[in-house]
Amino acid sequence: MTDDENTTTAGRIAEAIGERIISGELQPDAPLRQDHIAREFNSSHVPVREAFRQLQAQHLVVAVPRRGVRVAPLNINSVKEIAEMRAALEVVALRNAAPKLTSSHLARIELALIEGDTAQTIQEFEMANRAFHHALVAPCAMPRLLASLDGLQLANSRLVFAMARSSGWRPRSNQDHRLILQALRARNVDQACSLLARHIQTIERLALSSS
Amino acid sequence: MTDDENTTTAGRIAEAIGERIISGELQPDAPLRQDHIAREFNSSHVPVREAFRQLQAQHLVVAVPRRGVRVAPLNINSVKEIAEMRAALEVVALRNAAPKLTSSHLARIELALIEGDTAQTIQEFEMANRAFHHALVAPCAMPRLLASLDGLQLANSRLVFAMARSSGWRPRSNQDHRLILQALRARNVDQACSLLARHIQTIERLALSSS
DNA sequence: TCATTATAGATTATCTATCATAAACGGTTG
DNA sequence: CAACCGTTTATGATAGATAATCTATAATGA
Repeated sequence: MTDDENTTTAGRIAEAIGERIISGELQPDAPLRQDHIAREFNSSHVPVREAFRQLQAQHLVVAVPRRGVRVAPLNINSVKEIAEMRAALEVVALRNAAPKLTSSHLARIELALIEGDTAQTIQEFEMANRAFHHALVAPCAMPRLLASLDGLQLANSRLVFAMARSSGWRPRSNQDHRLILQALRARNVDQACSLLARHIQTIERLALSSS
Repeated sequence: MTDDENTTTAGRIAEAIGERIISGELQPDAPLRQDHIAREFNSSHVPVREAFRQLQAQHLVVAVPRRGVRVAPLNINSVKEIAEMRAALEVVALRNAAPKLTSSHLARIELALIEGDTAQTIQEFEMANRAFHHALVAPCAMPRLLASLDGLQLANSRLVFAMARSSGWRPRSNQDHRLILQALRARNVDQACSLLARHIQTIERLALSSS
């Protein structure tokens, strides 16, 4: 999904722990003890510490010196923050990606859309959702922007899973997605951008109202 | 400047190396050997590796497994990318900060403006520039957004120092800053936001035309 | 008595030192 | 050009030291 092979031990550990945090298997504020994790992954504490730094940069854990690392807390304000950041950045990315969109890109976007339609579990739906938004902006070829958006998408997924767990809330956004694809096919970039911004803000509003 | 005391060895190393990269003392693509750095800071290689991960997250170095770490390259495309990201995110931050701006906030913004006027070296000017933009958005109280903007400001400073070094280019933006402060004093948030966005894009255009 | 403080022991993070392994680089030679 | 070899280097393991934190118990004072 992400991209790199993660040939290094620290990278593998960071990915595994990160998935647990996003899925909700690791609860907010849960302490992460480096020696336990090292034992679990048959490694020493050195790669674990490196993995912690990586997760810290993704805002998935918080570290306080001499007191170790905990799963980052989940507060309601971050829903709004992440939505606003995503709305602003995805529009920039889409505006830069749109002129470079080929028919094969459009096909990939539509594929993610269909996968969202046929998704049975919320995990499958969220994976398709990530794939859609990623395919939408990937052609912009702005690596730093794409990395930021990947991080925001992961944080967003974490919030979605947490809300699904606590209140059975389930996002429905494929109709929005379909309209965005339609606007792009019609080469109407302005409309696609405004639909995208509205779409992301709508998700935020739904999430906040259901809490 | 940043905020934390950096009581940990890895944090100190990351900060020191980061400053060298931003100032241009460490050239793009220069290899960073962990054992050399460990000797320099009287530490072992373990904290150095943690510092590398932190710098990697800031996009100041690139790491390829089994081949170590190098100073991140400086390419002309990243000027545009960083400017577009900053313009989009700073506007979001300012819009959220504006309603919370007190007179003491405004005084702090003006202080940074004056420091920019009296700056003698480009280092002083850039420090005042960072202080201005930071003071402008800090009251928004969105930690993730502020962290992103800090990273983008650092990347921007690195570009400024590199261009000052290669072509004697020197940014002049205090007039823009003054107009933004004026609009905020008049409680004209929309105008302040549009001035800010235009300001950041103008810097990008100047930079690209002088290269 | 009850609440607060002090203290001792266990746990844990942080870092050092040394070693082992493997990959990459540089040169030489077939 | 390609195969080989030694050096350098990244990566990780292991053992141990230090210091900070936590916990539980004991002591003190109101």
